[in-house]
Amino acid sequence: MNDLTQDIAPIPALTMADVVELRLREYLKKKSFRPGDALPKEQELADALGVSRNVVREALSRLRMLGMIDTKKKRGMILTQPDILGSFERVLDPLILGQNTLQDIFELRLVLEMGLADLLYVRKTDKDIEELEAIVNEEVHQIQKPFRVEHEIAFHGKLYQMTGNETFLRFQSMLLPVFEYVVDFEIKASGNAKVGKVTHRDLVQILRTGSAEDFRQGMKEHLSPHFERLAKS
Amino acid sequence: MNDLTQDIAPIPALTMADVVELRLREYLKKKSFRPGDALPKEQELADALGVSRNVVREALSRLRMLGMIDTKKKRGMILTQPDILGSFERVLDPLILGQNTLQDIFELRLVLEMGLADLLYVRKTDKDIEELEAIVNEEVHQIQKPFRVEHEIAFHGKLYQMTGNETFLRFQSMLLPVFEYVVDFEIKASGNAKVGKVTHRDLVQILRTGSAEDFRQGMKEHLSPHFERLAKS
DNA sequence: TAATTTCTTTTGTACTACATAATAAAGGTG
DNA sequence: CACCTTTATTATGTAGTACAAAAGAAATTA
Repeated sequence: MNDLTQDIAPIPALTMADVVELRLREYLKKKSFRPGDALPKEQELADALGVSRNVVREALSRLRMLGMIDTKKKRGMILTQPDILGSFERVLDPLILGQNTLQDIFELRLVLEMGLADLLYVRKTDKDIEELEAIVNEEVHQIQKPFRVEHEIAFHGKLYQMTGNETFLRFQSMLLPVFEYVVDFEIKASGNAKVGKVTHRDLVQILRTGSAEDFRQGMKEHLSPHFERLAKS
Repeated sequence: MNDLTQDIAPIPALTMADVVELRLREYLKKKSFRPGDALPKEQELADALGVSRNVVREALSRLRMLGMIDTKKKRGMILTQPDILGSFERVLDPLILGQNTLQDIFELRLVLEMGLADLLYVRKTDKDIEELEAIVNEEVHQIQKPFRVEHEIAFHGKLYQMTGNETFLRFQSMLLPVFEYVVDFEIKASGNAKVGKVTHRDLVQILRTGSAEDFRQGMKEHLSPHFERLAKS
């Protein structure tokens, strides 16, 4: 038996809440609503759409979760600037994601690490480098697993923070658990946890005296075990 | 008058739907639910939580939007693998995002482009390069704005597709509108649309004969106007 | 005029009722 | 006995009503 889902379009099976959510989005777009603007009240929306207030509320609940609207008791609802990563965060759980997706995210973080250099060199300050060095000095005597991971997070997190890009920083911190999960998985499979020849300390030294290109080469070497695994598969 | 919101925590003002959503998440985690597992029925959840079915449905509606659960008429609800980018897509609208966030996303895409090379060189095939060349040949005679953008999307989109990373491809395609928006904005401000010296055709040539490092240098040059703007700000 | 109290309005929550679809069970037919 | 058809059964989807609560708006009073 062939897999029909490949050929035949999956049944939409849209509920009213789905439709209303879509319609509301269209409405907001069409009317060029901007953050701060007030929306019609729930009952008006329900009447206009010809559905129960219940359904409208389910749709609004979704938009509220995304941070797109904010509602106050009497004033009604106003559009707000959504938190673009908030919803992402809710869903990024290694335990419920499929192996393919986990691998994709793993690779995505590798790409981020490799692409980081140029932005980093535009924004980094001496103060940043000092703080980074402090982090490196902390990790010297810690080699056990939980501490190692903690410092890994501290070090790379600091790098992202140095780019001055708040979204970027948050994004990578959300990717990290998945990254660690995949790494753990691969370590269990292959037996040992290899580490690149370039250490965190080396990277700091490059940041001080080297170019963005040098830094990227160093990072590539630092991450080389991961890239080698990619090449093999 | 000082900005109090900096110092004083914003009022939570959680609704029951917010709380139920949280509790459901905790419940799923604690019970180690995996995709495919069936959830209790709405009424049972409502009774257990001591709220109305209405509230439970609002929370479930959110999870359903995120693709975390799927519900069928009699069978009940089952956990599913969420579409991690689906919710992201809903929120990524240049018109409702703040200037800071737009800039952050712009930079994020620059980082992706610069980090792309290594993954690309692991996965690229001759067939891919031929297809990429076909795209480049298409664009030769088109210089007007809408066509230029279209080819820009086609070319860079193909690069991401060549990485074999589906999530990565979708992700960048979602970032693109924001990227274009910011670029347009900056062009209007600075007057003219500069382009790097390295063209798409050059990049294809590098893909054929050069190293990942060569490709990255080419990409840096290709994107150089953007990086120069970053440096100036 | 300013402070206080009383509407008024809109969201938040609860409850009931019924339609609908999909499964399970029962029943009939060869 | 197996297979098909029909009939419950059950959980979700939708509608509608009712009321509490919060927060402005309006009215009242000092």
